[in-house]
Amino acid sequence: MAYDNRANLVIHALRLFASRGYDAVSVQEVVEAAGVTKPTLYHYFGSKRGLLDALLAERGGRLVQAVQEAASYRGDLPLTLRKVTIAYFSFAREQSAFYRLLLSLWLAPPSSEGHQAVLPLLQQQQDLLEALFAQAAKDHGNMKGRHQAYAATLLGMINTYVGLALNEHIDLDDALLYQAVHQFQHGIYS
Amino acid sequence: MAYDNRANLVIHALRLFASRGYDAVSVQEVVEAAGVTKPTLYHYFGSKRGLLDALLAERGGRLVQAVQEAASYRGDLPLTLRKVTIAYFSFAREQSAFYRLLLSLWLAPPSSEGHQAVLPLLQQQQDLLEALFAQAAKDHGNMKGRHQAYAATLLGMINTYVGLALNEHIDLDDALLYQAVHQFQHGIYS
DNA sequence: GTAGTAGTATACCGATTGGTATATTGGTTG
DNA sequence: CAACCAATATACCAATCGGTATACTACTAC
Repeated sequence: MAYDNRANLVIHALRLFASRGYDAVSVQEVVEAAGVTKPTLYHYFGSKRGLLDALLAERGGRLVQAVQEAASYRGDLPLTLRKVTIAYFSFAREQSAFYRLLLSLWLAPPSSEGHQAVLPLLQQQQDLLEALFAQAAKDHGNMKGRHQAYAATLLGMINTYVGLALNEHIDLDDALLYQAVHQFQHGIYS
Repeated sequence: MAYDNRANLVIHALRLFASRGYDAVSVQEVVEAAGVTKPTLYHYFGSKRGLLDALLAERGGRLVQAVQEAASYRGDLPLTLRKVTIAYFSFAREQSAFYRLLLSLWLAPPSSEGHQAVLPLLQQQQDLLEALFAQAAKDHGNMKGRHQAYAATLLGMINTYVGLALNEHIDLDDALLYQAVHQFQHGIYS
């Protein structure tokens, strides 16, 4: 298959959604960018929303996998937090357009279609991080019963830094990585 | 004036934009919610974008004013940071719908209409906070030349916590306020 | 009183929206 | 070869989009 129309649609949809927003991009634009016609898109995805869902599931799956690998707790929480943050930062660097889309959907109005679509992906990340903190709480008694807040806060902090980096306010370098993890732990242990 | 159609339009536009997103809400919906017809809206605001601009200028002006009052530096940086953060938190609590809209536009794709519209308001906040850190740098030599990054990071941290609070992951209480300011300073001074 | 103006409604505009009915193609399977 | 099916295009749909031309009303200024 020299041309994979389905994959092409996803690629161009991602580019367009990330640069102008899901609502502002029309189905027509997507199919024109991908060099196909509408019935092709509706054959694969069923609807505009279906296209977004498929996009988030495919690309988001890679993110979840990377986080899952990084988040396996083996008794060293600072190390694990560093690995998780590294996973996010490097994913955001490699898939900056996708991460931009994720951020825009993350803070989109809760009853917007875009936010609804991203909810499952958010929940997966939240679950992974909650499990990490629940495990770690066995070794750090004072963390008990705060998994949810810790997970949300860590994800929030990471997303903030990635957002700032995407808008070129800061650089996702090692110094920032150190500062971020350090800062987060400082909030936890105290 | 028993009925102020202009003010009513702003109120209902804010509610709708904040709950479903600027792009997803039609002009027709706004005028129906406000109980008027389209020419009335176009009389006051000229365009859908003009309505958003006016909304952001009016409500955003109050935020900027509150931040400006809180951000006057008089030699005590921790105190000023606490006051600024308090200003944001209480504004977000009082105007939660508006702040929700702000956040969605903040991380919206850079070339989306919504993000363009919110840029001036973001710049005003950035300028205020940069000025604060520039002043403070006179007393804290090691802060020199990082105003921009400090301002962006502080705003990012505040917005993260407000975002988490709006999605009911955490509470914008005094404990969080203390932790947030403490955490941010820990990142600065080290 | 009359001229002007801000505010508002009715009725309309062309363009675009997300989505589809129908037909054709080309490969796979029996 | 025949039947089937996934994949694709042409051409179309009603509905909605942001925006406006026109006219009427009510108030203000002179």
